[in-house]
Amino acid sequence: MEENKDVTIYDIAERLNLATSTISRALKDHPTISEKTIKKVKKTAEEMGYVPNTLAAGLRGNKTNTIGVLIPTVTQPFLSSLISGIEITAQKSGYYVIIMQSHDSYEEEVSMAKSLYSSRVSGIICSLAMQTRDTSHFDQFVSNNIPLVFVDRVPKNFNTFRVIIDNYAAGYKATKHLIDQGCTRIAHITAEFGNLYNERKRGYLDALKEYDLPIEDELIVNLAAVTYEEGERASNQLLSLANRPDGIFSAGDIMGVSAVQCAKKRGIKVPEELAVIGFNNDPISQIIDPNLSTITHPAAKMGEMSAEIILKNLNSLKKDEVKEITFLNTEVLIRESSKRK
Amino acid sequence: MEENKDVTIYDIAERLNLATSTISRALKDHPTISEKTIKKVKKTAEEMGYVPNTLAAGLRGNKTNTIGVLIPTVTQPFLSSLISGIEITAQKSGYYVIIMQSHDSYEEEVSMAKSLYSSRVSGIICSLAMQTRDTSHFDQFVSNNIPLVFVDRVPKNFNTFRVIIDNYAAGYKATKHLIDQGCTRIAHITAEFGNLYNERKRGYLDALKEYDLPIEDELIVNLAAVTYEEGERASNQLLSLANRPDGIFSAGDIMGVSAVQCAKKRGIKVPEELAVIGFNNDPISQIIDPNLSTITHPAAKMGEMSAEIILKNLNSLKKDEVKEITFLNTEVLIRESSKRK
DNA sequence: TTGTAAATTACAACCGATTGTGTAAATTAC
DNA sequence: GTAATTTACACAATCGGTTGTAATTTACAA
Repeated sequence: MEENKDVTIYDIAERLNLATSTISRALKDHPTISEKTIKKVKKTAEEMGYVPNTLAAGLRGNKTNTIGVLIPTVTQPFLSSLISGIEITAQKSGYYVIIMQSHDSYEEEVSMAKSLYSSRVSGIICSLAMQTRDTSHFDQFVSNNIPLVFVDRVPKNFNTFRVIIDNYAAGYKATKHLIDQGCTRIAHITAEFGNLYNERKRGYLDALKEYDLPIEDELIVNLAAVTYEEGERASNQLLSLANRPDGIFSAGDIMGVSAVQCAKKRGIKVPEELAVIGFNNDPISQIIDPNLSTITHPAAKMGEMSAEIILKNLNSLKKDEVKEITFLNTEVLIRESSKRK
Repeated sequence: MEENKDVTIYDIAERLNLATSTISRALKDHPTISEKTIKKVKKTAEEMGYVPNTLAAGLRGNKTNTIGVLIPTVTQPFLSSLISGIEITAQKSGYYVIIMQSHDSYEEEVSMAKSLYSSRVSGIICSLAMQTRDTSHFDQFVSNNIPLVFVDRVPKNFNTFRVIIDNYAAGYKATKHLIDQGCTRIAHITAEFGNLYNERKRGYLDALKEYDLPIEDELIVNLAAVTYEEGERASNQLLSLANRPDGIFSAGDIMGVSAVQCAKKRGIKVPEELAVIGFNNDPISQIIDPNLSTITHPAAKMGEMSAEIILKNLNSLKKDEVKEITFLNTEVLIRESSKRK
C-alpha cells in the first residue's frame, strides 16, 4: 500500500537540481531569485502537487499566521457575527482563525489561553467569560509581544487593545429614548456580572436622575444568566408589581423579547402601556411582534477592527506601550415596541 | 530589553542534567521513566514556565490535534450550533478546532481546503458551499488518510463519512402534517440549489401524490438565496395567487417566518386560513407570533457525531474502506402556525 | 582580456519536540 | 560472584521550511 508521502521542497530541489533554499525563496518571489527560476520552480511545484507545510514554517519562524479567538460561545448572534468579521478580515491577509469557546467558564478560559499560546498564535482576540475576574492568564501574550485584543467584554485594569462600545452612553440613550416617549416609571433588566452590564445600568440610572424619575430597587432585576427563561422570570416579576413600570430597558434583546411576550400574555399593550427597548439588535428583535426597539451593536465591525489591530501590530508591538481603546458607535433603533409618538 | 525567550525542553534538560528525550518522555508519563524523575521534571517545567510548542510536536509527528471545520458561514443558527457541538466534543479529547468560512463560494472553499491541508489538520469536517459542484479539492484528504466528514450539505458521489438527516423523510413528514391539518392546496418555498433542498422537495411531492393533492408549478417557488427578503418575495408571490394556497411548507425557518408575517400583513389568518411549517427550528421560529411549526434539525448533535467520527478514525483509516453514513432523527415540531385541530 | 560589481544559487545551521536504538547501572537469579 | 535481566536514561536522527552567509557565475566596463 503506497502511502502518499507529501511532496516537500527537497523533492522539488532534487528534481530541478537546485538547493532547497532556492526553492523556498522562489516560491515566495524572493527578489534574489531570477524570474526564470521562479517560474520553473512554481511550475514544477504545481506539477508535483506540492503543498507547503505550515507547521515547519511556523516552527522555524515562531509564528503561524493564525489568530486565536477565545469567546464564551459561538451560538450567540452577536458573537457569531463578531467571528465572521474577524475571519473575513484575517482571511484577506492570509491569516487563519482558530476558535475556542470558554462557555463562560474561568477555568476553561485559562486552559484555552494556554492552548492558544502553546500553538503559537500570531495574535489573540478575546471576549471574557462571565466568570473571569483575574486575567493573569493573558500576561504571557503581553510579555511575549503577541498582540492581544479584548472585545466587548473587556477587563478593566489591563493594558491591552480594547474594542468596545460605550455601554454607558448606550444605556443612557436607551433610557432617554423611553423617557422621550413619555415613560415615567422605567424598569431595567440586566445581568449581575461584568462591567459591561454595570455601565449600561449606570447610563440608565443617570438618565433617570437627570429627569427626576424614580429609581427603585424593585424596578431593577439582576439575572444570573442571559437566557429567555430568566428574562421571562424577570418580566413576570416586573409586570406583577403593584406599581407596574410603563417602560422596560433590557440590557439584552433576549430579555427584551421575553418582556414583550410576557406583556402580550398579560394583555398589557406594547408600546401603549409598556414601552420596551432591548440591546444588540439580534435577529429575533425584528421578528417579534411588535418589533423590538433596540441598541445596535456593531458586531461584525468590531470583529474587523479587532483583526485589523492584530494585523497592524504583528511586528511592531512593544511591551510597555500604551494600547489604545477603540470605541464604536451604537445607535438607538426605534421600532414598534417603544414608538408611542 | 529582555526578550522573553520561550522555555524549551532543552532548558529543562540542562537545568536537571538530563537528556531532552527524558524530559519529553517524563512530561507525558512514559513508562520507561521513573516516578522520581517524572515528578522532578514536571515540577521544574512548572517552575520554569514551560509551555510545549505544538508546532514542533506537530511537525515531528505530522499531526496536529486540530480539526478543521469548513462551512459556509458561522452566523446561521444551525451552523453555529454545529460548530458548538464539534468544538465541545473535540475539546474533550484535547483537540482544537480551526474554522473557515467559505461564504458559499466554490473558489473560497477550494482555497480553504488547501489551507487546512497545509496546516496539517488531523481531520476535517465540511458542509459544502452552495456553489460547489465538484469536490475534487477534498481528494487530498482521502488519499492521505485524513478523516473527512461531510455534514448536512454533503456531496452525492464521494466515498466519505456523512452525517445527515433524512431530508426526504423530513419533507414528507412536514407536508403530511399540513395535510393532516386539513390543507388541500400546499405550496413549497425552497432554494434552487443543492441536493438537500431537492430531497425535501421530493418528500413534499410524494406526500402530495399520495394524497392526490394538486402539484402545480405556481405553488413551488425556488429562491436564489435563503434570506428573509427572498422569503418575503416568495410569500407575497404565493399569497397573491388567484387560487391561493392554504398551506405552506418552507424549506427553512427564515422563509417560514416571512410567510407568516406576509400573511399577517395581508390579513390572512394563520393557521386558520394558512397553515405554515418551516424547517430547522431556528430561534426565530419560537419568537414569531404565532409560533412557527417546524422540523427539528439536530445541529449540535450532528456536530458531536461528526467530531466523534473524526476522533474514532484518526489512526485506523483505510483509503478504500466504505465510509458509513450517519442519519440523525428529525421531528415535526407542531406549534401554533399550523395547529388547526 | 582582465577586473569588479551584480546577480544567482548553494551550504548548513536552526526552530523544538519525538522516538528508535544503544548503553550503563541496578537488580535478580543461580 | 558472575551471568542474565531489567531499569533508567542518553544519543542522535528526524520532521520541512527558513535564512544568514559564502560561493559561484554572469555581466559589463576598462
